[in-house]
Amino acid sequence: MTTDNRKPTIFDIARLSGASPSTVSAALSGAWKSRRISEATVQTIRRIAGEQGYSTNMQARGLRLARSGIVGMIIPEHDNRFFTAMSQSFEAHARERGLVPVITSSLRDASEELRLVETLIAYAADFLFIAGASDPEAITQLCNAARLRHIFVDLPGPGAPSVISDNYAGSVDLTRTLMAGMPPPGAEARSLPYFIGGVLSDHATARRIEGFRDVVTAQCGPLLPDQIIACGYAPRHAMHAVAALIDRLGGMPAGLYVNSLTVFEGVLGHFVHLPPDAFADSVIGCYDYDPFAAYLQFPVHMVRQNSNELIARAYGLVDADTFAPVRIEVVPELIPPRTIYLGSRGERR
Amino acid sequence: MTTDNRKPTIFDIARLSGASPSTVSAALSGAWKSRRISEATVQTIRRIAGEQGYSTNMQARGLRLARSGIVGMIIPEHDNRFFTAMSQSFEAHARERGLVPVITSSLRDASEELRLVETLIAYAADFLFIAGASDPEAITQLCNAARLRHIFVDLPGPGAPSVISDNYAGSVDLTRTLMAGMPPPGAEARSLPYFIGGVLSDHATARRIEGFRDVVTAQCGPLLPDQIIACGYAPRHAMHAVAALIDRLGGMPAGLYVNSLTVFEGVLGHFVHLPPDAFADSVIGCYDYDPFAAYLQFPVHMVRQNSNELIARAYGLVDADTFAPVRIEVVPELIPPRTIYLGSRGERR
DNA sequence: ATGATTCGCGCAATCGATTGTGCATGCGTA
DNA sequence: TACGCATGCACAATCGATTGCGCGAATCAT
Repeated sequence: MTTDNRKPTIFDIARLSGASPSTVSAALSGAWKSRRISEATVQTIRRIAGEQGYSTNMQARGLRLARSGIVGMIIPEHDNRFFTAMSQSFEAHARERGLVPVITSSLRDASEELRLVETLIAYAADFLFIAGASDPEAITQLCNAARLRHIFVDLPGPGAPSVISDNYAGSVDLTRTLMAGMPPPGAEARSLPYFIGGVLSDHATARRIEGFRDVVTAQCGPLLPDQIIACGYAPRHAMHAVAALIDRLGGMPAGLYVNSLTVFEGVLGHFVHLPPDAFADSVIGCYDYDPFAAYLQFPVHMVRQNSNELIARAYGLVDADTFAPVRIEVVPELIPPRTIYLGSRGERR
Repeated sequence: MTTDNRKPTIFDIARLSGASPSTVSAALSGAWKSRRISEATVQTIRRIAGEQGYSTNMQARGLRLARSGIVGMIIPEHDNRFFTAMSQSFEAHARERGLVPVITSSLRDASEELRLVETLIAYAADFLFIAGASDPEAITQLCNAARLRHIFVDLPGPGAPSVISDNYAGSVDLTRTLMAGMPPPGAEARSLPYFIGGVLSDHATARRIEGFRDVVTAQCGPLLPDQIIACGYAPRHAMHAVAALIDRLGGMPAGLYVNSLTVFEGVLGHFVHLPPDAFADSVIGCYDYDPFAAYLQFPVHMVRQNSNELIARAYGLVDADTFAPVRIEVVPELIPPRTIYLGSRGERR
């Protein structure tokens, strides 16, 4: 141990090894070859550093290099298997590259989101992924001013590369499957499929609604105005919205398309108050996959976004140093009811 | 904008405002009162800083102060509602205190866990929570050497404060409830309750098994050796273990106690291959709560750990600057089947 | 044997913010 | 008038690591 009680620095190691701080730095940072430090010296320094429990002060290094080794990802919330799947992938890729992943949630609050971007700028993050961006333009503006490379995931932004799901295709698949399981819609409103959740202004919701609409209108003519209920993502709102819908219809609709897992949670919050046979004649689908949600009391068709691929493609752009506003779409997969995927937690596949 | 194309620093603001860097620093950091800077000067500096899009370089500040404003939490995995609930709480408390939360997952790998601790030390984290520690002693040793204050959550460690659930009480509750729903155990092994998942060496599993054993032995005598299957937490292992169990018993046991959500995922991975009525005569419980898991095909009794309270108590220790190895236990709550809690996402309650 | 390289390493500046200290003013008071 | 004190701010050191540059010694070439 060094005499004082703080963490050892390169100066301590220099003193103990008889070398100069710059030599220690070179030995420890890996730059020793290009700086022509002899391997013997490097070994000595490494040994002493190990004995002293030395570890690089990343703040000092970051200050000098104007980089931090930190890579950030902002997600709307942690409590959601779609986002956590991305989190695991994001971490795995970061570590593979020797970077430190920092994942943080905005709770879908646009101003909190911007504050997070500013924070990551202040810590000199090397690049930033934003999943489910609330205000992509503002984010791009902030990042550009700070020269922070950033990529949108899940929800696109016009000013930076965006890697998103093919929401239209996924939605068409899901809607078709729902309608295939329903009796041919008749005159009553209950016999129609309903779309619930999300916000109209967000790109994913908009595209999913397009898909829903195209399939439904092809089979039963124009949508009723209340067939699409964009009540946001908050479970509580979804709960009230679905309660109101069921109340209005006098029972469960023949088809229910739930736009996201958080919405589904809210829907379940109402379902628990219904009799067990209430869903017998309904076909239910959810955009996004959760292993437990795949095995509910009633069958649920789910769309599994390829979160691994979304993240992998985004890292691909980083590796290629491509930050022009391209848009990449990844096809999601329709999952039959009662299918359990054992998570490839953090594994890249 | 400043002439060059990098982020403005206090020197840029100083030049533009005619003040000195130290004055700018004081004005911007809030120390201006004690440094007797006139309010007019502060206003000017603030205005210019705003116009220039200035933001503090946290690496420089951190280097100088030997603090970073970062607070870390290590969790085993993101893909788990118990841990993500803690994540949301952890973030909320951190932001309330003006700190930057960094949550990262170890994938239950002890060496990765230690590497994460070292990383957080290198970035001068202000304190660290470790949830579900694999090797608490080694963590404490590292942290002590670096003078990093740390607290164990969920799984305790001997060398630092630990805030954990009262696993014994929760387990007793769950086991009692399971057995209350089962017919009185008879001679066949199938009529007994089984415990699956977790690792024997981890404190939570051990305590839960104690609770399970005490309740079961009180009602039907000593446990059979294979009544406890500590197959780890990996879903895939759990899947095989439960398949083997059902195979051995010639059907579902009368009671199944699933130790954690990841284990439950594995169990479901096998259940999907069973006929729908296979669970009709079984009572199933899971230690930990997930809203979707609460509404499966069969009723599930769940134990909801009070993750908000766990985190709140841990922050309480931080606020009180208490880092002696105390142990705090928080009582979990038994949740009846088909109960949906709409998440208080990130809200402190 | 001597000049030219190459080796191996140290010196000192630098990154951006914080902070102990000191230096002019301006004001009040005796 | 002159001394004392508060006010408002600037100077310069500091945190720990990186890096351009330079210098002495060893090796090589001629």
